[in-house]
Amino acid sequence: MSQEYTPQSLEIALQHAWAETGRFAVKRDDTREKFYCLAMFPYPSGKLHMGHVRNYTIADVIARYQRMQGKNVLQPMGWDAFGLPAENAAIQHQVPPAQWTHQNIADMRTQLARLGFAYDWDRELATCAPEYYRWEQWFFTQLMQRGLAYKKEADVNWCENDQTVLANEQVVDGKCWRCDNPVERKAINQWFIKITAYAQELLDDLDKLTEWPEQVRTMQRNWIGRSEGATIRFPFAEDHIEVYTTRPDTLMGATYLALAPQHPVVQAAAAQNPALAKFCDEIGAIKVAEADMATMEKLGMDTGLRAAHPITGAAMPIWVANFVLMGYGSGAVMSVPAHDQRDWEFAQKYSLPIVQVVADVPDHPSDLATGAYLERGPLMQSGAFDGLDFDAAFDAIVEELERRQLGQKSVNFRLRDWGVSRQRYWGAPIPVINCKACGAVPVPEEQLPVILPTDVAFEGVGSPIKEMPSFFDTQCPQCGASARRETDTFDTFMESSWYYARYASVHNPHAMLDGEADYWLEVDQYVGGIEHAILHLLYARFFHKLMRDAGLVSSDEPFKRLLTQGMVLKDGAKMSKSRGNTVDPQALIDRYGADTVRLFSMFAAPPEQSLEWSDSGVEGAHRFIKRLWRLVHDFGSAEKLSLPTTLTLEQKNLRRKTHETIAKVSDDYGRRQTFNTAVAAIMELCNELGRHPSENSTDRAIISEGLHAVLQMLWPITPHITEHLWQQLTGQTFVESLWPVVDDNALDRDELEIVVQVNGKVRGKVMVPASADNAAIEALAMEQDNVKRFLADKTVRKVIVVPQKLVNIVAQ
RNA sequence: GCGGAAGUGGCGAAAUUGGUAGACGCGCUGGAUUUAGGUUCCAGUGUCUUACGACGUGAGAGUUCGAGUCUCUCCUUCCGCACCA
Repeated sequence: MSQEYTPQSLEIALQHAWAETGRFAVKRDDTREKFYCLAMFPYPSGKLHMGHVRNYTIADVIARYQRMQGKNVLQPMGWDAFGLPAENAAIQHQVPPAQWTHQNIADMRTQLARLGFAYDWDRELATCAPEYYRWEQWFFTQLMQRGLAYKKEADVNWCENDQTVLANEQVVDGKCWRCDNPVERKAINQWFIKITAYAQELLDDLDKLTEWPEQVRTMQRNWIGRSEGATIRFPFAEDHIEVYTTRPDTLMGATYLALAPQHPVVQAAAAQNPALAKFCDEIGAIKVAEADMATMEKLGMDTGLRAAHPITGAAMPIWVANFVLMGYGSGAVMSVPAHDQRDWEFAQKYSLPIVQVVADVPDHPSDLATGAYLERGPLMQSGAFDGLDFDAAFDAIVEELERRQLGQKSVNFRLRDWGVSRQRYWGAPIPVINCKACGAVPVPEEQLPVILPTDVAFEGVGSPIKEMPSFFDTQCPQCGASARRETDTFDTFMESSWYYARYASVHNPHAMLDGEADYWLEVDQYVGGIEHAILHLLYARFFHKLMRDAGLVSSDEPFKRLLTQGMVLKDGAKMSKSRGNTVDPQALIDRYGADTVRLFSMFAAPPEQSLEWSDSGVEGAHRFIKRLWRLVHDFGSAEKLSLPTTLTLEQKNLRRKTHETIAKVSDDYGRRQTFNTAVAAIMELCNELGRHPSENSTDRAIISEGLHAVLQMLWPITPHITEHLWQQLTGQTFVESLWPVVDDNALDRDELEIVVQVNGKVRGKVMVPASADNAAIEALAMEQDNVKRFLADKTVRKVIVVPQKLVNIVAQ
């Protein structure tokens, strides 16, 4: 028997054994409950960092814990393999993106394997593989046919010098990252998916996600941004200008209209008015950080045009204003300066009339000299609507507008349709053929996948497939005329929006998903960073509903329970290459072994909180593991577990500790997901097991019981050493589907320690028989010397007894 | 500006339902083992106080027999959104 703890050889041997026996490969099994545990798959940057280690350890602990509950647990792993870094690397190192990516995947797979995660590697997928993205392309053509994908012009960042589109992160201080040329906005045709058609359902279903952090749900709610109001049409020339407002009750106080510079009415006017055109260009060109936009000075210009008030018919000046957003509502607002702060500032600046139409409410006087009056109150100066309160005024005015066919109630969302076109190379080609006669035609199923050429010369300026006739020259599938293939690729969020489902049917070459997906979904536990709270998690929820409506899955939501893990910090700042405060997990594994690294990352902080890196903390985790090693080795092998009916007090206490710990750790793993406190409790138990004398067979039986439980409870966190020690202790191979069971009899106590307080301050402790009633406990408490001392010159007014816990004597 | 979360020893943290604040670990102090360093083991470790004891969970109030926990006001930090009509 080896006495030396050598994590390297021990761990690698076990990992090989797991791989060879396919220990963690799973298939459908209707006799057991299924559990699908998933961590957000990584971008294959080439090197594992501590954030990955933490993320994947948390998920692995949950997966292994569920295996010990006897469930059929799926835990897959894959690669979010498309994206910009591969293009950057291609330029820097003169290596094609595909090659660079595949090398990184190979490297990271090795690193993950060395951490001993219980993955079903048979289901590994990479999103850059044609077998994967062909289904994404196929699904997109389905969306086109269902009218859920459409094309429209949208702005991109354009570098005139490089003649290329830039991703947001390639724009540095408004300039191109490569040539420092100022970046322009340029409108080009791009593909959109109608997420807005699902806005209401995406909002409503957040209420079903009771096992998601409230913070994430709130963020999504705000992002979707539902508001209720009215659409109002202001007659203008032969037509109308449409506005959206949440305050139709203030309609009679509207004194002018404000339009976005991109609004068609403004654009038409600017064509005839050079001064207006110049002004629009100026305010359109200012591109500042969005945070500064809110505080930016309000600028505007009178277009000279006039619309009519929908009720009074009064002439309404039409202004162009820099704070009106073309992308929200209709790009035009009715301005009510008395009751909207922005309109008030604008009216002040340009001397536009301010008309109060909401009367003051008690305790909230208006002061239109200093700002707008935002309260909801009874109307004034509103003709027939005077005196109506907010709700009545809202309804009456909307009704009047409906009668005149100039408006109606409406709901607006902040959420916009999802632009999925990227003018980049390293992504899934958008499966569309543009024909002069037939327009945008989806690539027929039998021609899929549209394969991204990977043997490309990459010069870094623009996407190589845009210069590759062999890729884009093709025939129209409808009319057969020569046509041009779309050369844009999909946003990489497309791939990550459905990968969780594909793991279930990963080997099926004939369908995107099959019955296996419905067996495994929904994901029971999803683990990932909070930085994905909005985009990835919202897109995946949306995609799931799209797949449901295509009959591919039957559930409404993809992720049942969500755990968002905190960042890994060092010296109080997030670990990052640019800060130079990273810690290389591989170096730690080489020095201490994977179990130590896993144990530290679970012990140092609860999973949702940020984790402060500590070298000495890692040492501490390693010390504990070595102590455990010695504890088991010093004990030797287990005797038969037969306990006599009577135990000494110490023996009873130790047994109770074992079973209390099992109960606590079960709760910590399963319900609370506070793995740090689970580890603390196991450490306490180990301390007591180590202190307990082992003088006779009863002692040994009790210690043995405790050691068995410790190894089983630690297995999810430190699977290697525990499997190894289990063999030492029992002579058997580790049985993973047996979580230790609490013996309620072991929890019984003959005596309880009760805290005695006088006026809320602890003055003593008293041992009482477990059967003692409140009166008996009170009497025992009163007899305490220290209690007597504090009651000497006082009269007892009241005694409060909290069963099992404390007595508080209130005295004066 | 709006929304959310958090503030506890020298440090990471614990206290789950309003009931002994500081479990567990790190660090530190003293001791044992060791030629020495390291390792390992034992004891101690919130502050003040000789002691009895008093004080102590960002600040201040409140509710309660009893508050880290509940309520109100304020301060600080972090996160998200940001002219959304």
